[in-house]
Amino acid sequence: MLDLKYVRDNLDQVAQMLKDRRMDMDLQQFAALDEQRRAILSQVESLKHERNKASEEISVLKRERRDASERIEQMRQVSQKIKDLDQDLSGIETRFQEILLRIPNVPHASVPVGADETANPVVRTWGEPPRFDFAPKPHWDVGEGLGILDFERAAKITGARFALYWGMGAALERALITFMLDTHTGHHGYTEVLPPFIVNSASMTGTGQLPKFEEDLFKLRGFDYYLVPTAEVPVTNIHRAEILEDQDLPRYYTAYTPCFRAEAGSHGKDTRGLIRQHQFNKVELVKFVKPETSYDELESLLTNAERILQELGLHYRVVNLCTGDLGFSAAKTYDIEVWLPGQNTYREISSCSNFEDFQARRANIRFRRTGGKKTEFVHTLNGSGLAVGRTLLAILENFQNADGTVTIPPVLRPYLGNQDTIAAVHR
RNA sequence: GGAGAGAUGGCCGAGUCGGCUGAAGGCGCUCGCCUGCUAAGCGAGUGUGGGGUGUAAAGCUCCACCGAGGGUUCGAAUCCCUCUCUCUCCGCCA
Repeated sequence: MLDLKYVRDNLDQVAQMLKDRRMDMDLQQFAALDEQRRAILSQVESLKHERNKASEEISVLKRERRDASERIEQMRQVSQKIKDLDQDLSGIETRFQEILLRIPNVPHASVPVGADETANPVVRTWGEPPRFDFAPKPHWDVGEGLGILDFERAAKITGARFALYWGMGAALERALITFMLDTHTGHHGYTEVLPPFIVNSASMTGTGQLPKFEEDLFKLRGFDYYLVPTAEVPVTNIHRAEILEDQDLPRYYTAYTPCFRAEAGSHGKDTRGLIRQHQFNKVELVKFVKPETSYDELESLLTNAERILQELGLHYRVVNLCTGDLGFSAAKTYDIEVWLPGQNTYREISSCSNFEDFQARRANIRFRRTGGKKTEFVHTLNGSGLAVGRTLLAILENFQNADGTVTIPPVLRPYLGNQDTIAAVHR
């Protein structure tokens, strides 16, 4: 959520921002409601002031055993008026908040203006694509050939866009989760947390999934509960409605969770393989920092995520998302895209964002500087470190051998009984 | 799932028959005084959000907030209803 005063005083800039993001919103209604809201507010507040004073008078009259019925009768009317105005106000307030909650974040100055992902500049590239003396297969062929990925049975158990992992497939997924968490806690200073995988609507609103993106979520029938679409939601909301102390910042958290996404509007896209699932595993990095450090913190968060790919030996590039591709809550986002030789393309494997105070304002996460009187909103950041399923498929595609086996990256071998290869097993 | 108890400021804790209670008292914290050091002592201060005023900060002023929402009333932390959460006992259970 943007600062109300900022929007009020910079309507033109906000309108331009919406244009840059290729969004269309009616800000006139916002301005009108804002004006109405303040007009009624000052009216109702002066009436309440009157009521408070009369209340004191009445109490004095009563104590002195004098007649207060005339004053009470007057106040009966004032009270009714207050009630009516309060009702008007809450109606306006609701509509006003609804609009404010649907205005996206303002992109940082370093974010290029552009229409879509084709306008995302490449920031850097790491490593080289592997060379093959045979035609590399897509991971679904590799995985099914090895008997470690089973999409048919997953469809039977649940439906489309779910996966069943067997044997070394399941073990590799688990090894990746542990390796990622160990790296972030052991080398990057993050504290591991294991949050609930189900959250309420207040948490979803805090990080920006609600109210705008309800159709992307799985909601539990009969509850105000949703399955988490990313660990960002429960982990960022750890500090919702809290005031942190200066020395509490920065805070770095890492969490493994499964992620559940309805993938509304993506029918026909990435229907094969592990790329786009309703359920996938992810290790997330979340930071709470002071405003003046948040862009440095974004760079280091990105570096932390990149290290996983570097240690695994996977070639990737980093892109800076342009205004048309930037997420709703983000001020700036870097995507890390891993090379997939089986599909001859780069695919997103991590998204690292600085939300500045956008989420903090929604979730009311503040801090107080030492000796300071005023509270300020923290800046929140998060990034995948990494998407586990996509990492697994990248390994299958990049380290496949001509005989159909897959070589296990050395850093993962200690987690897999020091095995160096995944060989085929009949299922 | 059944029965009961509770939710007040950073913490503990009081609020009688609804009426100067934003909220006693204590602890903590901040500043000042005192003091070989430490401790103790003395004095003052110590919530959040919003509106108005102010170039801004400060200040001044008004409104709201005693788990959340609604109701009764001239007036609610105090009465009523609904919900949420916490605790105790019983049952069930990974």
